[in-house]
Amino acid sequence: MSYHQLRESAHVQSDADPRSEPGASGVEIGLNAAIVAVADNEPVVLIIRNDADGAAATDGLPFGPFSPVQHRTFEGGLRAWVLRQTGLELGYAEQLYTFGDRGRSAEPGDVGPHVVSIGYLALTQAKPALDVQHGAWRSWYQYFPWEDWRRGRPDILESTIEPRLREWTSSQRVAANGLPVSRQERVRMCFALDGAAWDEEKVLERYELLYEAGLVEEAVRDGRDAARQWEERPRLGVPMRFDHRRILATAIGRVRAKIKYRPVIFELMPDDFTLFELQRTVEAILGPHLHKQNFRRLVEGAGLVETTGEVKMRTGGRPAKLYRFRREVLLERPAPGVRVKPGKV
Amino acid sequence: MSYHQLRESAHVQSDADPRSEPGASGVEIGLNAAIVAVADNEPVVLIIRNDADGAAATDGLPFGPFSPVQHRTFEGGLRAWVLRQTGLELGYAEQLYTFGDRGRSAEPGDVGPHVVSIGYLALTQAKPALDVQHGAWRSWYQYFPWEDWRRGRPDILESTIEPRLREWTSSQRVAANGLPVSRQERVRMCFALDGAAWDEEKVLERYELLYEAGLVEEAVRDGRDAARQWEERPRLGVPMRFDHRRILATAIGRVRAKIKYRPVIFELMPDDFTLFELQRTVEAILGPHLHKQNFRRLVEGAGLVETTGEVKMRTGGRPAKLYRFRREVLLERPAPGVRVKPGKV
DNA sequence: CCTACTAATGCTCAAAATGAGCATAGTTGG
DNA sequence: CCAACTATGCTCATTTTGAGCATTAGTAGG
Repeated sequence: MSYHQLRESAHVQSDADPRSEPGASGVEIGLNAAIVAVADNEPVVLIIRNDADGAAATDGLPFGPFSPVQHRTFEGGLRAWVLRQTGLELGYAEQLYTFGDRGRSAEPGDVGPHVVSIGYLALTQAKPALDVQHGAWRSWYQYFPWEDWRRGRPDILESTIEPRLREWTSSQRVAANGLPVSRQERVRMCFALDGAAWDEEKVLERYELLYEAGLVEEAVRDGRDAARQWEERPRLGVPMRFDHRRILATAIGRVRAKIKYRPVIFELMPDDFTLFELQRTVEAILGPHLHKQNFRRLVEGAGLVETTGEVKMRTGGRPAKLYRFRREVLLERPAPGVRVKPGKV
Repeated sequence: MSYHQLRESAHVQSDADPRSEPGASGVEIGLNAAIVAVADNEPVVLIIRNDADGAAATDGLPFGPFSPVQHRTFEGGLRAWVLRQTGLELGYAEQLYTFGDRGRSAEPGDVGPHVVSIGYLALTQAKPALDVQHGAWRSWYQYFPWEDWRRGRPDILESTIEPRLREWTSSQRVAANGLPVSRQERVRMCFALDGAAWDEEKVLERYELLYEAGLVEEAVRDGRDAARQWEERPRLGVPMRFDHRRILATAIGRVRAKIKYRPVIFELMPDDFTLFELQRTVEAILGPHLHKQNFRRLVEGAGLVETTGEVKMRTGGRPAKLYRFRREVLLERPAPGVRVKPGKV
């Protein structure tokens, strides 16, 4: 008995045959990859520039269709076309989220086939030369400048984002008892206003808030914000095609969360590295500066690394010991990761 | 310009038009829900029994097709058909994972339409009476008896699972240098052999290991293990339809992880509760016993709850204060949760 | 060669969080 | 009224953090 037949016999499941509902079938599956690396202490993501169009050039993530006939698994399909398109052999890859909201196409009333996109996160070492035609590594902070706290609180928050958001929140009626959380509270939490703490993992929540407030270009493009008419609309970060910036936001949030409880940071490192290089990489991902001595204590104490015996000269000071990732740690501890908290320099 | 047209113009993306590959289109999307509650200190999940077939009755999760025409979002579609099928208004729901492996249909060589299923986790309060025809709340430990550590290490581990797994690992060549992690190491980690610590979040990993080892009925059914012929094949947990047990395993792992950093446990509680009832609920989810006084200190100290002023009598001892969830905590702390570690009773 | 400078590395210390257990307080059932 | 039983309060040793001082070993410039 096939899946199909089984489904029919399970009449409890659904009071309408899916195939009789228009559009229930015929959905296309697209795979999107946020391929992340760290180059020169800058977190970068592989971007495909769609400049075949000329004027309408926009940045986007690599994507490809999923063909269930050719590939048994999503991940298999993903690896195959990423290799074909970019020459990159993906190491670590994990599924992020499946995006299916109507409106993905940016065209209201679009009647084309519905596309469901499955976002993936891949981590790799930075390969400077890439044999992809229109692709390039670009810092992810180009798309999310407000997420870069490595040189302290980004100016864009105070200069642009906060005033605009306060304006947006104040346009909501005050006594919103029915709502679970008011605009004001959401803004306060996400953007750490009024003394609240900045949570570097809430990347997606912040992006979606800016989208709702009509402060990112995608919101205007998608027609969410057609009513408003601010003369000088600030351009908050570089926009991306479709909902790729949302996928990237999900990816950043996921990496930031994950390095704290899984040793995925080493996917981004060369085989040998100094502890300070490791720290710089973690900081590139997370944002804030870490306390150097404590970082070292943490990483060594958790048994994540071992010395190679070599040292790296020309550090600008005393030579630094080289370390390598201890893969065995995966067998020793249930959840090894870089459990860091921001500290003084 | 529609998504479709854009995709064509982005010829970099794909060197083959997806529509020319057979099967690239026409995929069906199914939504699966693991709807979880806690009733009488037992974690339960809403099960649909497919007994229209008669003999081939099997437990399954509620599922329904996703129609992009009727519903704008997956979650909207999910809530709609869950309400129709079960009369249940879902509160908390989150996407788990999208499963698309071929072989879902359990029929090798099946040429029916490919089905991609998006798993969801929903948390709700236990509602004893449910107006669903063939549905029922069943303890999730029926499907995963080895996950129930509330009365110490489950016997089934020592009596059945460990010997079978050791047999399975020993059938692998020893010097497996090429492999990232050997069978033996994976088994040791997942099932806490030889003194390794039990990680209650690795529910999915354990299930998949048992599947690979051919120790769960689904593996036999799917033809993964056709070669083997053990006379007395142990039945490890109650099997489920399709890959629903995998989805449920994902759900359990997710809840177990999530209650530690988000206050989702309160989705499972009535409005007012005693701290010990809260503790029992956490224990039902996580497995091991917690230290009562420290649990209380943790929950109160984190500001997760506040007293209602009422007390609950007839506890069998001193009356217990009633508490309620402090929703404001969401606005105060970035990641409030029940950060528990197992302790003595 | 000597000195200044820069990082890497080693070590200390107070504060906070954690794990465990003892002690006391109210009810319920005889 | 006593015994049993659970709720709740509190203490204490141990670990884990957060922060900073001190020392070491190179490089660059005279």
